[in-house]
Amino acid sequence: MATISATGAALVWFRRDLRLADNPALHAAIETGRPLILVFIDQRDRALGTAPGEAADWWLHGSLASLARDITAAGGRLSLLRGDPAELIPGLAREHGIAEVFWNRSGEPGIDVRDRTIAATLQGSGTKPHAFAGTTLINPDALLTGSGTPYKVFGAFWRAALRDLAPRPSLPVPQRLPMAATLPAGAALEDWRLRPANPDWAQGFHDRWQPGEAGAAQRLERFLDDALDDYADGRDRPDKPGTSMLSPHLGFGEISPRQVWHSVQARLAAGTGFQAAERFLAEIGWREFAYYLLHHFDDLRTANFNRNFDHFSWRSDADGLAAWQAGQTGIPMVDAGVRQLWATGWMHNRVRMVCASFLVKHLRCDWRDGMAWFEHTLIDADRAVNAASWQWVAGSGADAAPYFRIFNPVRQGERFDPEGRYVQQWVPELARLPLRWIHQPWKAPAITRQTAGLKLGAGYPFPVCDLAAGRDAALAAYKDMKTVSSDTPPD
DNA sequence: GTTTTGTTATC
DNA sequence: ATAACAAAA
Repeated sequence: MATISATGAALVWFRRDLRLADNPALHAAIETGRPLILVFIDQRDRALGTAPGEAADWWLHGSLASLARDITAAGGRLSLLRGDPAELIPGLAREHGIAEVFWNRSGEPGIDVRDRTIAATLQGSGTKPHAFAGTTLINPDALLTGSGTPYKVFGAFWRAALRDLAPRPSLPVPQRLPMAATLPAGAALEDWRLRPANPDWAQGFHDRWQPGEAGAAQRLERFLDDALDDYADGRDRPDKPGTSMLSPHLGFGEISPRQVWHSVQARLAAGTGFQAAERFLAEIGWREFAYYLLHHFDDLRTANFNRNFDHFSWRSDADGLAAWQAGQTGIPMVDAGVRQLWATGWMHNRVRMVCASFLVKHLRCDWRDGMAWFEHTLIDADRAVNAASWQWVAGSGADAAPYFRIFNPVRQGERFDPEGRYVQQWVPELARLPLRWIHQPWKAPAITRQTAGLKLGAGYPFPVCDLAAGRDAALAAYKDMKTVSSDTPPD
């Protein structure tokens, strides 16, 4: 048994937990009374899938800048390192005489496994590792059905979770960060070039988002003040600021689900309607469910949760996929969503469902292609949530929408963008079209289109697929799949 | 977290 | 002719 140096430093390894408040690893490190070394390691491991998309990189830059500022204000310093943590962390431990290493678990099985080997290496060389929960509220191993199996239905899962969910109070922001005398020589954030320069396609991101802990807190307060009371309806309206827009902040750990939980409880105590709060917390619940599923089914990102879908006849439609990715499908709600994604790095949740359904059902493209694209373009790309959500829409997932629940993007537009303002904002080609036709421009009389300055096929595309035909083909493919899979014994 | 279709009720 | 509803997909 190796001995632990009483004089050594405590290393805090920041990952997707870029916050000072309610940070269990940081808190525990400070409690030791040891001098601190604070590092962030940028890992671009393709195999582990930890290389962020370009939009997420834009966010990472801002989040790290914010964290570094906050750390400096508390008398500390954040060292930015790049490389393989499995080598860097033990190396740092040796070079800097580090006694203990602290981090918060990721909640992603692949990363957690990797981290356990790092912990073992550290242990073997006399450095004590400490890993904490924090990414989620729920310990996935402690929540099982009566028969000891993982929940597969969200309602049952969340009900069971809520029965004894009593998150302890959030941890305070440390006032001072006493640093070790010698710190790792880190990179300058600017040198990592995480943000696009030329052309700066992220121009539209800057005035919409404030990455970092302060921005996260502000976003939450604004949501609770302005939108929570009407959340049950407002959340479905992409033309209005009805959702929390916390996803990128949660994804980078600038705010913890526990902080969100307690903030909502405080509003409940102050008179916020129970139904609205419950509805919002259920969205936190869906995030929990995604991590829970990925924990128990670690091929959730690559394989159909429902193996019957292994027999589904996905089309390899490169043109359709490209049109979808470009926001040029000719279906206004779909194109508006994708263009919002391009311009802001984010898409409204209702529209995510519409876009995903269109890709997976009308175009019958494989959900994994859609998932990959979202991870490349979303600032909130969360690997657990993305996998669970795409499988949900595709019908292959746990507690998924039945496959035959096929969103009609025209009807969705009429219901949730009833004044056409969302489409007008993101598809300006259609802005002058009367409301009656804005969600289905191909049906507008020629004279109306002409008056609105719209040339289908020139200014704005014809639909890449006929909605009724696409729907019927999807249902037929689903029927085929069921026939085939009932003939095929499960393996 | 849906849509479509068929049936019945109501103008 | 159309709204309202249930059932099927």
